[in-house]
Amino acid sequence: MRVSKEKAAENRERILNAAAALIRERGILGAGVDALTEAAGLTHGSLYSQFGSKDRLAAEAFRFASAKAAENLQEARDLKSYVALYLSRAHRDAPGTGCPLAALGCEMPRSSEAVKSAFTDGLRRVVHRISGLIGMGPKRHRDEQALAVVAAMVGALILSRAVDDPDLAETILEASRKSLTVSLRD
Amino acid sequence: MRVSKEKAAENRERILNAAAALIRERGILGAGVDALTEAAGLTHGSLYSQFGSKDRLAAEAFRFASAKAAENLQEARDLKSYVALYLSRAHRDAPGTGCPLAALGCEMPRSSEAVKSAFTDGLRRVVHRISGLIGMGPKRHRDEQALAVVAAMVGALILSRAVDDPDLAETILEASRKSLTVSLRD
DNA sequence: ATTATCTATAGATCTATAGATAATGC
DNA sequence: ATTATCTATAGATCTATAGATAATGC
Repeated sequence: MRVSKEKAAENRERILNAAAALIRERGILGAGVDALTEAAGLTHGSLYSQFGSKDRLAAEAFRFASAKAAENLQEARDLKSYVALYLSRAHRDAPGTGCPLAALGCEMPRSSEAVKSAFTDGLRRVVHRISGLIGMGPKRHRDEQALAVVAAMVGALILSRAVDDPDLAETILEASRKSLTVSLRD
Repeated sequence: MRVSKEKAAENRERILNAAAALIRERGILGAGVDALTEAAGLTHGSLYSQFGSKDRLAAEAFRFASAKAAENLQEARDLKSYVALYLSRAHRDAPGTGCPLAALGCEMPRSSEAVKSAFTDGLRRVVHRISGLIGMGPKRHRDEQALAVVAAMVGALILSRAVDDPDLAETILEASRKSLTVSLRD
């Protein structure tokens, strides 16, 4: 059952889209080839004609997720509102559309070079964005501060998603929001 | 082939010990029943007689890992040296004996209640320790600060392990060490 | 003729259970 | 008699490949 070029391109996009959500929700290891393609309304064979392997899809899906997540945070005009958006309940409760660094960070040491490369590029992108929002001081210094800010935000989001006590989960977000906005006011 | 009570207890301890390292290195999903028991010199059947299920072993192994990791950081006498130890290259390069929060945080949303409960207890333990090292101010305020510090450290360790560029990995640790010791000097 | 997709299946690996084994501990 | 461990195996699931299918695009 061959399909038109346009339809094939659309199918590819649908797999990518579904995969970007699924790997963030279940992890790369936890998202099987069957689930990835079924979520796009295709059978698992189509993954191999479109991407060649699960790993190549995972790497592309990670980049796709990075781009989309960056878009979602574009509206932030200053560091404080960026942090507020990133460390919001809404972001925490929607890992499938949220920051892939927080969703998949722990899996990276066991991931392929292609996936790790996508991760590293994604991190650099976020650091660049935050660095621009810091505004003051020499670039080198801003980049370093930005790195620490990103690490703090990623850690807080991961912990807030991980604990089984909703009150504690809330306190984690709040404490990190406070800590970040206080330490960066100067 | 039955075995003495003492030998059985020792076998249990060996599985627990091996599992605590393996799940931190490969993730809970990535550490199979075969690998877990083989690392202890037994066949996979022994896991079921000792723990009943892989998940119950995982929860116990997580608690075991928390206790051991806390011991490794006991020598820190002040916040600065605690942060220096936690955000050291040695810690980053030894996930199998390091902080289980950083090794397994991203897996928690997909883990069982028993494992999440072990994780939450582990986090509370670290927060309590850090809070004690902060020293100044009312307990509530110190606990909040401690939560933010732990989140920042966990995030930095995860990111430093995740990126494919050793220089960037180094800069992440350094930037977060600086940021934490500066913001907590007052 | 080319090719995107599906179907069937290979081969590996996963968790778990049942029953045999053999030594302990009563 | 009890029980910790092993062996064999069930049944599910995993990634990947081969070959068939059928419509596109030349």
